[in-house]
Formats: sequence, C-alpha cells, structure tokens
Amino acid sequence: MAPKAVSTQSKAQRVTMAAVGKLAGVSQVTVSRALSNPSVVSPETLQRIEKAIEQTGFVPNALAGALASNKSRLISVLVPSINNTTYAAMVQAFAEQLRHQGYQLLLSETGHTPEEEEALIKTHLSRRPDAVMLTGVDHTPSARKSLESAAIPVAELWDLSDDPIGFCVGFDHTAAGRTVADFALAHGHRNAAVIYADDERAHRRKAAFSQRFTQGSGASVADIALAGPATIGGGRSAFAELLAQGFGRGVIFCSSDVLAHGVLIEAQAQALSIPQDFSVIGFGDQAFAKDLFPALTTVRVDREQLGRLAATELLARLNGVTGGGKRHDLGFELIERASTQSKKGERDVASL
Amino acid sequence: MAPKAVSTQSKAQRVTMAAVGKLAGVSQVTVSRALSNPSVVSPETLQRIEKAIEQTGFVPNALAGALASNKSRLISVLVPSINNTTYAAMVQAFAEQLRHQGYQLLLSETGHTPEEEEALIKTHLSRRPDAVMLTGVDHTPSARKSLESAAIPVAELWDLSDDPIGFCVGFDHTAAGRTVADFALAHGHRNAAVIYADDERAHRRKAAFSQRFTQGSGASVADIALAGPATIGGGRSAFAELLAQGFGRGVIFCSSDVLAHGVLIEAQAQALSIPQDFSVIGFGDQAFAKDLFPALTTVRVDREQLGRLAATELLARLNGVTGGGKRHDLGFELIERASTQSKKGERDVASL
DNA sequence: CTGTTAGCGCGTTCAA
DNA sequence: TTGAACGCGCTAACAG
Repeated sequence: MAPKAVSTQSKAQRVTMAAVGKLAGVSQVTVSRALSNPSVVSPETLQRIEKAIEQTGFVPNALAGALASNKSRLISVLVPSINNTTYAAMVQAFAEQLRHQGYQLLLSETGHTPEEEEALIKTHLSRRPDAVMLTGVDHTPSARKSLESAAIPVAELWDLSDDPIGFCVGFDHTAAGRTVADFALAHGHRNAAVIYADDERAHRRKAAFSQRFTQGSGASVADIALAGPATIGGGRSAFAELLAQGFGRGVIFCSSDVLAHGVLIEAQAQALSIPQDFSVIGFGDQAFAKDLFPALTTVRVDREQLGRLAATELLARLNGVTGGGKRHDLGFELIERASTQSKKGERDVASL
Repeated sequence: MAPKAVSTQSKAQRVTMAAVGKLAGVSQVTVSRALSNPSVVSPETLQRIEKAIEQTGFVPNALAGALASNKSRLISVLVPSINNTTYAAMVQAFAEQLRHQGYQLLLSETGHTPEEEEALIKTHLSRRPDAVMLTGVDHTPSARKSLESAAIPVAELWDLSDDPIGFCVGFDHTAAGRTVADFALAHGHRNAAVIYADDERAHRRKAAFSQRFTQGSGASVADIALAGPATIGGGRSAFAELLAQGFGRGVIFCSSDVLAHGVLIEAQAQALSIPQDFSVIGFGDQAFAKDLFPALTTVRVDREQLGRLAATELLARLNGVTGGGKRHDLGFELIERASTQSKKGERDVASL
C-alpha cells in the first residue's frame, strides 16, 4: 500500500460573518457589531444573529480582525527558559493579568545569548504583537532597532537600565550581591565561596558579592561556575568540588535557591551540619526555600509581582496612558532562616 | 500637569512589500517571491530587493500572510500550568521540534477543569492555529465539536483514549498505579499510604494503587489529597499528618516527585530514616529525583519524549502525511533507588 | 439601528 | 522571470 502522502489541506471552518449574516437576514457588518459592540444592535437582530452563530458553529477569524484593525491582542513573551520556575512563575502572573483583558501570549525561549534572541524578536514582530516582553536589558543593536521601529510597548524584566527600550522592571543585581556580602560579614564570616550558574545577571551578583566580601574580610572568595541551568545535582557536585578543594567552614552563596538546595543535600550526604559547619545562602526565595531542612536563608525577589507590574504597565500603555515610569525597581529582601547562623562573632577560624 | 491620556496609537511599521518593491524597482509579488521562494527570482533583482529590505527595515506582516494563505504557522498549546516542570519540560521539547519548522506557540494555561479549557479552546481557534496541543483526554462535548470542525491536527497528551479527537500520546495511569502497588507488595510491604495532588490523572493512579495493594495485602490504604499544585511544603505537611494519624512503618506512594521530596525532608526533620522506617516512591523521575538523599525510587515518564513525539506526529499531519497512529503509548518505568528498601521479606510488622 | 464602501498586507492565480 | 488582478475575512469610516 503506497503511502498517500500530500493530501487535502482542507481546513474547513468556512463559516464567515457574511454567512452568519445571511442566515440571520442581516449584513456582515451587523454581525461584526453584534460581536464587538452588542449594545448598538437591536435586541431582536441580536437574537437572530446569536442563533445563527449557534447553528453554524461560527468562530470569528481573529487573523482577519487583527489585519483590519491593526490590533492583534497578542503579546510576545521571550524568556531564556520556560522550564525554570524563576521565569515560569513570572510569566504565569504576567499572563493572568493580560488574559482578563483579552490578550494572549506568543511565547518563545531565547536561550541565553542576545544573538539567539535577535532572530526570535524579528519573527515575533512579524506577527504584529501589540506589545513585547523581554528578559534582561541586554539586546543586540539590531534587535533594539527593530523593536523601536515597531513602535509598540516593550517591557524588559529582571534587570534595570538607564536607557530601556520601553521600560524596565527589575532590581539591582550588584546591590543584591553586596547586601549578601554585608550580611555574611556582619555574621562574622571570614571565609566564603560562590556557586553560580553561568547567567549574566548571576555573574554580576557573584562579582559584587566577591568584591565586597574581600574588601570587608581581606580574604579572597572561591567560586565555581556551572554550565547550563541551575539544578540540584549541579549544586551538589559544586559543593563536593569545593570541599575537595579544601574549602572549610564558611559561608556559601548560591546564585539560585535550587543550587543552594543541592548544597544542603550534599551536606546531608556527607554528614556535614548546616549551619554549624557551613552557612548557606540562596537566591530567589522560591516557594520551597522555607520548606527545606534547614530552612534556607535567601534573597527574596517577588517574581509574581514582577510579572504583574510589567503587565499592568503594558496595559496602561496599550490603553493610551502616557508617561509611565521607565524604570521600576522592585528591590529585594534578604530573608534570614536556619541555613545561616544567627549569632555574631568570629567564625571560620578553623578555615582551610 | 494633567495626564495626557488616550494618545497616538501610532504603531508605525508602515513598510509593506509594495514599498520595498517600489524601492527595488519591482512589484509587490516579486518581493513576496523573493522571500518565500528566492530561487525563482533572478539574482540581480534579488539583490536589489534585499538591499531595499535592509534599507527600509521591512518586517513582513505574518497576519496578512496567514490570512491570504490560510496557514498561520501557529500552534496552540493548552496546559494546566506552565509553572510546573512536568508540563514545562514537555512544552519545551515540543516547541523545540516545531521551531525548526517555523512554527510558534500560542500558549495558555487552562487551570484544571474542562470548562475553563473550553472557552480557551474557542479563543485559540479564532487565531486559526495550524494545530492544537491539549493536556489530557477529558474535554467538554462543545470543545470537542469546535476542534473537530476546525479540521486541524489535534494532539492530546499525558493520557490515552480509545477515541481521541486527533491522536493521543501518553501512558496508562491505571497500569502505573498497579505497577507501583505490585512493587511495594513484592518488597514485602503490608502497610501503605498515598499522598496525591488533586489532579484527575493522579487520582486514577492512586485509585489503581490502592485497589491493587489492598487486594494483595488485605490492608486498606490511607490517603491524603492535597489541594492545589504539588509542592515540597505540601508533601511535608501531608506526611506529618499521616504520622499524626498514627501511620507507622510502611510505604508511601506520592503522585509526584515533588511531594515525595517533601516527605523526605519531613522525615529528615523528624529524624526518621528513609528507607529504614519508611519507603518512599515518587512519580515522574524529574531531574532531581536521582540527586536527592536518599535517591528517590520513582516512576519514570519521559516528558521530553512525550513532547517530541507529539510534535513529530503533528508535523507529519501538517505535511499531509495521513494515517499516523491515533494512540501512542509511551509507557513508564519503575526506577528503583535508595528511598525504598531493596531486600524482600515481611515488613511493616510494627505497623500502627 | 443598519448598510455601503474601502481598505488592511499579503498569497494565489493567470498571463505575458 | 515578472506583473496584474483578485480575494482572504474582517474593522473603520460614513451614510442613511
């Protein structure tokens, strides 16, 4: 039986507004109005139209509508990865706000380089989204130009910039790194290490932490970079490596809660005590951070709020409100829990 | 300063194929061809067109293209939640396959009821996607009718059905529950409990487990249902509750690895030994399962393969290949690790 | 309250 | 290899 490849391409769905109108005894425009602005159509015709829609199973063609009105009700979302609760929780909150206003998401993963992102931005713009949401503030000049000439609202998330394309919603990663360093120093630590996933923003936090910690303690800070996404396994192996390198007694700052979680597990497996032997600090305050044992000291960043605020700001601009702020600093908060020792005093004396 | 609300709505991007054509000294159609089928355009004109595109910053209008060609290159994706690695990893693999063929995702969260899903399906269909991916095989009759009359490929994931709308890719949840029960029985357990998130498929696995375990052991199976998504905190509190109820020594089957993870943590916090005091079994074999301490015994389901296969099957249908299977059983595999005791023999004797 | 007329920016014929 | 004409299905004016 020879395979009958290449076939129909049928794709029925032939019902148009004109067809519905004919059945209801009105013109196509009236059907359009019945759907978009029912109050301006007489109750009787409205009823006939609704009946006709029911009978035919009519589904409006939003493509044609978008072309005619120059409004697609589509929002482009570009995130490094969807399989990462950091971004997923933010996108979820973002989408929730927009869904109520009839917007839907065109979503793509960008990977982690501006170059990969550039091509995707152009593809997305060809769909004529009403607005765009990007991750980070680092984009190629060409991508930036495309976005600017599209003349639609653009949100950049997770970071701050003095010159955003549209507006940005995020926080200061350098300040976050410093804050953690100050916390560690204030708790008497004189020995520290950083485990981080190789992400530009994480790298900036790590650099700020290390600089400040060294400045305050005189000690250099060991660090281990992990390729790829942050995983529990990655955190475990990085901590194991740190121990193998002779790192002893001190504080470990991880670029994400997931990595810190891995450190906790590796410590348990090696029968080390947290926080007696090592203090561990995460980043993000993901839902599980408070439920770990010991509960994780971390830096809280409100991912949902990030998504919600970006959505609200976009909606305002879509509704013609001008003059919204270009820079929204949501800040962060260090949450002290059981994975770091609370009392002060000299520590890490037996270090190395 | 009175706010200047309601403004321009400009949305420039006025460059069309006609404009590019004029600049290049050719007609609009030739530009269209230069983009979609360059080989039929002479090298010189092609060059002039490319230059004109460069100069103008032309971005094709995919909306108009879709309307004219009746092909949107859009794939609708409806998942219960995006902030859940179970679905996120699957969507990621799914999108990756389709991206290479020039398709993009229109993504929405459905929540967990067929009714919520129904409205979204209709909204999505109005965008004229070339195909649709749904989660589960349980949909309202009305939604089913809409999808059928759309006459496009439809994939249903994570479950099996004898009468799918288009085709389904999943596994037998009842068989999975039974397999876990048989495993527990074979390892000598005579006391069991289930902790599960209130999801229809998880419920089916739980029911199958309980029935088979009771049948094999004569003992009834305690269970705790958790509202909302599976979380570590939920797993912890459920296990704590189980202990408070007097559940002692036995096996605990969790409807997801995340819940099982919570059980492990609660056990650690209460200084209980896994697997000496309790055997714990998860579901999903998520990346972290092997990295827990103790490593988690679980049921592997290949989420990436699920997404990939669905994408491949959809692509085949989009390319006109007929007769693909309507039911793809990807199966599952019980992965035995350290969270369950390996040797056989009577257990749980001190139970309750 | 309803209809008429014009596009929106492309792909798809068909002719040249 | 190129172009003219047409239409995809809808919204946006403007009449009536």
